[in-house]
Amino acid sequence: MEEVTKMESFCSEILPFNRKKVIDELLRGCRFAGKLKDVLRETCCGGGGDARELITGIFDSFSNTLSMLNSPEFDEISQFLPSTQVGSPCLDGRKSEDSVQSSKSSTVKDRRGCYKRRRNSQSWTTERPALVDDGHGWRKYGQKVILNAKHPRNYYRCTHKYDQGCQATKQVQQLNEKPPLYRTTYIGHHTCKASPTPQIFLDSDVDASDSKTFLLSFSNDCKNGETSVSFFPSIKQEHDKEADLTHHHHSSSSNYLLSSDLSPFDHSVVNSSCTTSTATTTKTRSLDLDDMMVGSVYEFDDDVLQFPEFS
DNA sequence: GCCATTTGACCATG
DNA sequence: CATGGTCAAATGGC
Repeated sequence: MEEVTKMESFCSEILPFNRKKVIDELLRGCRFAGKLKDVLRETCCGGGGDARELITGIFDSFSNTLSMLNSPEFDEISQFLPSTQVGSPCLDGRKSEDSVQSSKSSTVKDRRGCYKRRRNSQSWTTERPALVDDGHGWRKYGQKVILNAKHPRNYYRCTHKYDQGCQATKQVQQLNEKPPLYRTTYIGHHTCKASPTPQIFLDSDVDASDSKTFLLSFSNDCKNGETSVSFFPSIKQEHDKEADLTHHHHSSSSNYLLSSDLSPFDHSVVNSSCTTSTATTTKTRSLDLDDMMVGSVYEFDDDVLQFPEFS
C-alpha cells in the first residue's frame, strides 16, 4: 500500500524517538483506512456494519497513537520539527512583543514594535447567511472599515488569549444585507482547554447527538492517477491535540478534519474536493473541527473545500 | 468594580 | 503611501 510506504517514510523523518511504536500504530490505522476506503467505494453511504467495525479499529489505532504522541517523550520529538511551525510565541505571542516594547520608549502612545502581525498561521474561511455560535468564546478587539466593503470588518480573539495563551482569532465581515451573508475567517487553532459547546451543529439540520468527527485524507495515486479518499473517526476530546500535532508537523499537507454524520457523505462532494488537492504525494492537513461548520465553504491557504448542508 | 465593547491611534506590510 | 491588523484608553452595561 503506497499510503503506508509514504507514512513510514514520513514517520522516519520526524519521529526518531519511539519511532517503531508510532509507525506501527499509524500503519495499522492506514490499513484500516484502506479497507474502509474500499468498503465505501462499494456502498454509497458507508454506513454498513463492516464500515462500522473498521471505524472502530481505526478509532482505537489513532487513539493509541495520539496517546503515545502526547507522552513526555513527544517533547523531545518537537526539537526536530521545522522552525516554521505555527503559533510560535516568537511570531505572534504578545509576551515577546511586550519585551520588545519594553526595550523601547516607555511612552504609552508609542507602540512601535509592540506587536507583530501573524504570518504563516493557518486560516480558513466560512460564508454563512447568519452569525452562528461556533462554541468558542470570542472577544472583540477591533473593527475596521475595509476598502470597497459595505460593512466594517470585526476582529475577535479567543477569550483565553491571555490566561491560556490561545492565539486563535477570527474576522467577521458582512458581505450582503439581502440576503444576509457573513464571511468569517478563522486564523490559527485553539490551544485553549475550554471545550466548545456542540452548538455549531444546531445551526444545521444535522442532529448533534449523532454527529461524529472524521479526518478526511486526500491522496493522489501516482500509479494510476486516481485520487483516493480515506476518512477516519476522531474523538472530540482529543482532536484539538491531534490537529495541533498534525498542524505542527505537516505544514504542507492536505487532510481535512471534518465533522459530519457518516451516512450522508456525498461522493460528488468528496470528488470535487479531491480535484483541488494538488499533491503528487500524499499531503496531510488537519483542521480544528470546532471551527468548522457543516454547510459552509472553506477556503484554505491554497485549497477550497465545500462541505454541503445535509438534508 | 468588573468585564466586554468601542474607537482612534499605532504599526506592519506590500 | 495606502491598507488593514492590533493595541489600549474610554465607555457602557451589569
